[in-house]
Amino acid sequence: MRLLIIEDEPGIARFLKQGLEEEAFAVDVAGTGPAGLALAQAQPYALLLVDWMLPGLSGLEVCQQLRAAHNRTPLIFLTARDAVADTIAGLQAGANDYIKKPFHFEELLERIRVQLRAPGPPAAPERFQVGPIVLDVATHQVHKGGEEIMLTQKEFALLEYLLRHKGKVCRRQSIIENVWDIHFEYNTGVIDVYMNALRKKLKLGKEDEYLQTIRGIGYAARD
Amino acid sequence: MRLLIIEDEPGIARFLKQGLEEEAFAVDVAGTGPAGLALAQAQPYALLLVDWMLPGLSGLEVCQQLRAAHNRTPLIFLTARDAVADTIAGLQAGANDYIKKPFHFEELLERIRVQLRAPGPPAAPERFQVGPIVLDVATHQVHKGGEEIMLTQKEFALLEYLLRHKGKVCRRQSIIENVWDIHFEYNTGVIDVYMNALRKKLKLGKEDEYLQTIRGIGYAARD
DNA sequence: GCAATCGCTTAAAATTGCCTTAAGACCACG
DNA sequence: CGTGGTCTTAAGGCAATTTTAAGCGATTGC
Repeated sequence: MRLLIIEDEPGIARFLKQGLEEEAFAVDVAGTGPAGLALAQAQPYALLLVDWMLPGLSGLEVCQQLRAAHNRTPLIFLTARDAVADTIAGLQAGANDYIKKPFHFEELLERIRVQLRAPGPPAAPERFQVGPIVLDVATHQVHKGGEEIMLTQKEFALLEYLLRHKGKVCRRQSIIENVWDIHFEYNTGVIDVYMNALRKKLKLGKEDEYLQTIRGIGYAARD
Repeated sequence: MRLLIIEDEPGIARFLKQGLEEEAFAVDVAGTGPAGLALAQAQPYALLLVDWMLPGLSGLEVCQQLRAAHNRTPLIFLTARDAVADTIAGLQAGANDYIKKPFHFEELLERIRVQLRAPGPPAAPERFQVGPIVLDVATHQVHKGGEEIMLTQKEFALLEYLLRHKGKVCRRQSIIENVWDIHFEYNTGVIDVYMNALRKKLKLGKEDEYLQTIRGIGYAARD
């Protein structure tokens, strides 16, 4: 899921980007209206987060131009508290929702999810499972059987990635890019170290095949 | 007591929010039907105030969907229509009461109080516990064993937040937003200082695991 | 069967993030 | 206007996490 944030305040943009990436979104950021518009038209996004006040083009204008070009990407406005009256104009221009700053991050997430699942299938619970292993994204917990397993951030991220692609083979390259955010060259053995840690903590013996090694390719989570 | 207002007119929403907050309610506001529905399903509210006319989903549809999902939260409609037929439909859909706009704020308050004390939950005492630690929201007291522990406002709020989510991992982000009401960026060390104060006052040694640190994520209250 | 490659395991270095303390800012109260 | 308490900021020390590195065992291809 790729999102685009059009927001000129670097602090807020960074905050949003980081938070959303932790929720497994791929996030691009544009700092001005024209830059954002160009990006939004250049490639397909699942959703746009647009600040109301922007240098170059206002958020409203960005929205209008997109809709005029028959771009129907869901769009949520981020608007300052006292500008709420304006947002009616925004909704008329084809925005799907708006949220007042300051807002709770969870509320934003909730609204994003609403937009993303409206056209598609209903509510995906953020919970993954393979065999006796259950991973809960919201509370950042992992259980095997009834027992809770304490994992570090990276361990959790790696397991989450494998479980999100259960049944599929994850190539080392993809894992490094998505879990470690390393996009060029990979010659380290980090993945191996972490797979080892995961298997140890989850007490997976050689006969357990929930986390399989695909030699020469990568790894796969399988029931 | 947390209420949710689903109302698209910003002026009315602000008016209600402010008035109710002065009455010591915690108030969330959603501006559209879908956003409100999502919020209402995402967390438990003591009561919902729902406008009849909403963008996205009508108040009636929100109500129907909630009840269909076995959500029994008391719900009061705010309706501008004097057409009695509509409100009957609302009550049949599972609403608990309705009030016609314009209304006197005192009247609304009175109806809210009726709903909150009358039916379903007979005054559930707001009380949370982890191990030997008991927190009473109503009297603002905390005990460990039989001994009363004096906490400051923020200490209490932090402990309350953790206990309300007992068993779950609370991210620093969520804590900062919900306890401190700080949005965008949380690079302060306030949480650490307060966790330290809490543990000290509650005399939790290293071996006590009621308030655990989840490194890189946040904290969790656990039995 | 042998060499080469790949993955597993362990240990230690580098880094990050939390704990703790102290001091200043702020506020309510006398 | 001072006092006491609460809240926030900042910094050093320390411990857990993350990364790097290297030796060993297993698997593959010839």
